[in-house]
Amino acid sequence: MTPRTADDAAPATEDLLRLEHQVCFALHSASRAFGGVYREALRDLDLTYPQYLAMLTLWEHGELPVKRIGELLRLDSGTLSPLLKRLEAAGLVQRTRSPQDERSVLVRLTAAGTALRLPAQEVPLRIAATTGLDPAELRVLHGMLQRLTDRLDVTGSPANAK
Amino acid sequence: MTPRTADDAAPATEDLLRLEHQVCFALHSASRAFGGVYREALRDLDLTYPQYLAMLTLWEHGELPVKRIGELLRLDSGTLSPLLKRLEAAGLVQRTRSPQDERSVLVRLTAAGTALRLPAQEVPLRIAATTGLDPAELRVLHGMLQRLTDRLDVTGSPANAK
DNA sequence: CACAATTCAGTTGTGCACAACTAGCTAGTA
DNA sequence: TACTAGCTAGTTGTGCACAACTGAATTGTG
Repeated sequence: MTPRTADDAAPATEDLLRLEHQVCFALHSASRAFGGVYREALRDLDLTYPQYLAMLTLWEHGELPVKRIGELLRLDSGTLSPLLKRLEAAGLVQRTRSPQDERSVLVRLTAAGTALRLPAQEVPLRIAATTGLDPAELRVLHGMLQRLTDRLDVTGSPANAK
Repeated sequence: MTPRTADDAAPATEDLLRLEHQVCFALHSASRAFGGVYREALRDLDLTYPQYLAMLTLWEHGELPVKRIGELLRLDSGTLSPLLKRLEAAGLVQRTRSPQDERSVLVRLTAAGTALRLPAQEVPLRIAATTGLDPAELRVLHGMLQRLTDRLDVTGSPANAK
């Protein structure tokens, strides 16, 4: 390691390694920074960003089993169970065991949860207002991140050999 | 919502809003996916990714006050204090109050902490091996994320008016 | 000098993320 | 039928992130 030779190829490798670590750090930072912006925008709704994501999936799909929400958000029950219990405690959702399959718990919106959709539509407007990002660049970024994530959690968890 | 009018401008706005939220989610997912890859790569070193970041700053800069580490990693004392205490408990760093300014706590590497740098140099190699990402794309991604973060935490926390 | 404002690290409380595990249910099989 | 294997949600424990606060040390100002 630390090849101080007169060669040129080796330092290029070192730069690549530094770059990987910088990208991961940048990702980490950007994610937290975005979290801060959403925290602000969601304050009135009394939702955290992950709770908002769960509400979005329910607003879009209607009643869903916990399993499916987990697939859509890439979260496991260890994260979702308490999160959904908090949403239930806030009166936004209702959880009932499925009659067809008692293992499954169906989550559906209450009236209050459904009603929250209207004020929630202001959230992306606020985000757009405080960030003012370039749509074209966002599109590129989105594509890169999706490809990155796909590659990372395929290679990262080889237990998915089915 | 869902403007089914024959107009074109309104749907474009709606697409932008959807895009913002998708980018944020993609960021969130990518960050967690990268976290999983690092978790694997750091298992042998008994470090979490944030602990690894703290060690990187110390390997690079030597002795640092907690304040400076927080600036470099964009973390506050509420996160850093327990993290550094865990690194101290693991015997990797030593914390001492600065004689010049008793408010400040200086963090420096122990022999074990310094020695860990050698095996840690394998970490980026492993990351590179499991991800196999395109350097050019990484460079673009890095630039976009940095600009994004800069814009987000300027606008997100206006308390930095100095 | 005195005293008010600021700085720095730490603590507390809440919530997310994830690993490891438990408990109940379902389905497939001997 | 009984038994096993796998699925689903939930629980426990650890660690990060952040807001709000505390307490000690320092700095600035009258």
